[in-house]
Amino acid sequence: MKAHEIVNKTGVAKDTLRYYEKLGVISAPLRAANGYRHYSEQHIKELKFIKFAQSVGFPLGKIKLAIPHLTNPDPHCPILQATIREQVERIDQKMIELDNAKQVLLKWLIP
Amino acid sequence: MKAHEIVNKTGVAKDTLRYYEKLGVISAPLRAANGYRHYSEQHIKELKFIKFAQSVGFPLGKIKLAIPHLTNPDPHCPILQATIREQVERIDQKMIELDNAKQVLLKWLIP
DNA sequence: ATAAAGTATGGAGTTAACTACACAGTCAAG
DNA sequence: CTTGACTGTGTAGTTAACTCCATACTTTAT
Repeated sequence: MKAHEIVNKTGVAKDTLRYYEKLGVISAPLRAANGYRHYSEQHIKELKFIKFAQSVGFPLGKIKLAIPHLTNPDPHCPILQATIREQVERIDQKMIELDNAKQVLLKWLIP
Repeated sequence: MKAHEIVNKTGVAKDTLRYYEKLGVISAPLRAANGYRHYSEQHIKELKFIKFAQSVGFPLGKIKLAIPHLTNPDPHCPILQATIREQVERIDQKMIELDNAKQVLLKWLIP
């Protein structure tokens, strides 16, 4: 699968793919004789996982560490569970902060 | 009031003051003959306002626009009210996103 | 055969809000 | 009077996650 195909299939931009590759977030694609990248279904899985993980607030650094476990994901993996718990806590904390800010703003709002 | 005094009184770092001044977020302080900045009580008010506004999620760009109205704040000012309303909406939207993310994460969490 | 489209590369630019650095002039204390 | 603290300037680095650019090579279409 060449660059434009995986771009179409995943909606991830060409430059972003290169950026992920450079960071080591996705595995480096094989190269054809002319140097062109060839992406596999595995890359689609990885990119979908990245999008999901980003949507729940994980930074690429964390995602990079998680991707190697994708091939054989174990829901009971303690590291995975701890990571999820951490992220839920971060979300809870952020929601508290946002709610505090909202309450302050509402006091200034004339109904 | 010289730099170190306003730093002590507000907790805003020297470099940050210069940064705000460059951005035009705070008014430029008067200068002594030797070039040293002299801050006024007005600057303390501005910096306190900046801290408050940042704590409720406003970016410096928005804060910059609001500061000129600080001298004579009118709670009924329609622009102020609209700005607050916008910010409350942004907060609500962000909270919905965070809650969605949290629900997804909780499904993966083993109790 | 030639032009257009696709791909590759290294590197720089973007955004926000600082933070740090190198170097120079000024001021206060011993 | 000299040492150290304070202040000034311009410039560059930081973080995250891209995004864009110039240039060059390859492939595809006419």
